[in-house]
Amino acid sequence: MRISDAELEVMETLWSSDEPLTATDVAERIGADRGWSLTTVKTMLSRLSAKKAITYSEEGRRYLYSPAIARDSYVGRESRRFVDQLFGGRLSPLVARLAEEDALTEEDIAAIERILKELKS
Amino acid sequence: MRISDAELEVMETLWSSDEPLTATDVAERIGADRGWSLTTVKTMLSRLSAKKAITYSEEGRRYLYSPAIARDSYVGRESRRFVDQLFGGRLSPLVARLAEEDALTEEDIAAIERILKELKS
DNA sequence: CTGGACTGTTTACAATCGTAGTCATGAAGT
DNA sequence: ACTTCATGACTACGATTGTAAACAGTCCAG
Repeated sequence: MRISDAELEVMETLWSSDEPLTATDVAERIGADRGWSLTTVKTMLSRLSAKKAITYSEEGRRYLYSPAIARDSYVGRESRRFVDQLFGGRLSPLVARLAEEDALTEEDIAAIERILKELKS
Repeated sequence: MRISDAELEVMETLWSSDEPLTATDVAERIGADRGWSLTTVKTMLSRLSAKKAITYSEEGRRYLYSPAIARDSYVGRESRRFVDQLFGGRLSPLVARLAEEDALTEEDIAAIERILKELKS
């Protein structure tokens, strides 16, 4: 279902690795900046597992975790939910809002235009 | 700080009214579709009040609630947070994702292009 | 004046979240 | 064989969330 902020951090770690990771692996990659204890990471992995967001295969003593859902599809769902919730399903008001706050860089704008151009063909 | 989903519902009601509303007013406008009891609405109003997201003026017995933050600024903050969290602060990947899911209508696309064109001038 | 009707306040309670300690168990070194 | 270390499982605990009942004070209708 819903993945919490802290859980998302773990998901990102798993998504960014092409190989399954052990709890310790994840902790090493995250713990650095987040300052989480190994146990905290394990809790996240358990909860994500319970939510079917990740799977694991047992390798002897330990588990090798990997994402059960693709980042793209998760991000797609959340994006849809976000624009539905705050912008009535339309993306343009979001663009307008960010534009007004100067949150768009030149490259970003150019990239968006390319995507839209592509779309219309 | 953070406004929860249920609380947001109440905020939307207040934002959409040009006049301050009483708890009962809000309940009437929301209760319909959400099926909330009056007490639930009151709880939301209290919590939002504690979070300084709304204010009230006492009108005799009851309170007249109004938003303490503008929708635009709230939506701006959340949007920034969202693209930061899932797209590294760039909007184009979000556009790409929604485009891939056919979540963009013709008008929406046209509107976005207008906004971007405006931006470059 | 007395009993509703209304209003905000307090309390409740299960679920989720962030963060982490403890425990049991098995592996591995000595 | 015994100690040590690593690992998943269980437990903890305060904060937030969703949802709401109970309560206390006040105002209006008899």
